[in-house]
Amino acid sequence: MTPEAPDRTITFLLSDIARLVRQHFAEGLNDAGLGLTLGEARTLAFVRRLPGRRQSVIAEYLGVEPMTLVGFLDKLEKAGLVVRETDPDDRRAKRITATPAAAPAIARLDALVAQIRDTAVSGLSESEVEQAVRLLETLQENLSGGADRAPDAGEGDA
Amino acid sequence: MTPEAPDRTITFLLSDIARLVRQHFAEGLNDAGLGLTLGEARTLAFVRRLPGRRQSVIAEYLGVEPMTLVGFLDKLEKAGLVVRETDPDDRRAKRITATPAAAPAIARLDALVAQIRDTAVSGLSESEVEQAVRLLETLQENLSGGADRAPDAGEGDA
DNA sequence: ATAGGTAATAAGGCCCTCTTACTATATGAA
DNA sequence: TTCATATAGTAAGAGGGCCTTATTACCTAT
Repeated sequence: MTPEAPDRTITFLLSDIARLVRQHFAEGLNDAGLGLTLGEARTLAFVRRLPGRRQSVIAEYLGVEPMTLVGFLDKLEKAGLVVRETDPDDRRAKRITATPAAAPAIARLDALVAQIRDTAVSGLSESEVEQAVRLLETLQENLSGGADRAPDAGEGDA
Repeated sequence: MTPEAPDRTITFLLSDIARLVRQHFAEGLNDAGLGLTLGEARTLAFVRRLPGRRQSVIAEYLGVEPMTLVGFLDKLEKAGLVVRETDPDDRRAKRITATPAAAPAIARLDALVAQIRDTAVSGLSESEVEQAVRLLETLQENLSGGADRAPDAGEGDA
């Protein structure tokens, strides 16, 4: 469509795509009537998979500051989708769990995530998709490692 | 082997990476003392490549609403990096050009973009990088193509 | 108990992006 | 010419994602 194609560097490409993903997400979450935002959805997705984690752990995993997570959890908790429970071993800490009431939301969320993925990778073969995921994981590791945070080891690639 | 690895779907992966890119960018732009944000940088990069375009064209290319672009251009213009010139053929329209004064900023910007890319793709071979770009372009097209927004076919609750 | 660290949080701020008006200007009738 | 309508850019306002800097509770070791 564009006879002229400025700057298709991977750098800008990535932020372009991100904007698109966010747009699809916002729209989908809206349609689904979940009342969730992307950040909240990501949080819920994590909690569902790894229940009972501390906020600091979740924040680190999500790659955001603890304070950023607080807002997401406030919203999720208010919506009755997760609970914060004081860790008996450390009263400062709270362990986060998804409530049973979150199940439908999670299901819709999964569907939405899958739908967006399907849209994104349409036309690609299974193996291409896998390769894409692998590449993206590499990019992610490269960008997160070294500078900001380096959560768990992963593997030693430098 | 990471016993715990929540949701590595391509969907979340993309937004993860986006955040990382933005962080690197913000940091780099800061270090460079450019006083530019990512959005402004993307705008400048476009203008440099395709000078004299109308705002509507730039906005469409960047995938943002015209109003979003206005803010970026305001900032760039105030910084003396671009100028808005009324199109003699259509006094409503304005054509955007980078000023000579923008050259150093652009050079630094290029360097930063390249640096982020190098960080992101470190450990990948040339061909892998090329493939990554191709894959990302496909994702981008899939996500933007068909509908910049939702098709909303028939629904129209508006 | 006391200093120092840590988990979550309150407050405040920047950036990205959109929607909804509104102002000029352009264009095609009437 | 004059009017209706469409288009280019913009002002105003809002929601979301993130962050930094304190604060408050609580843990730990001295």
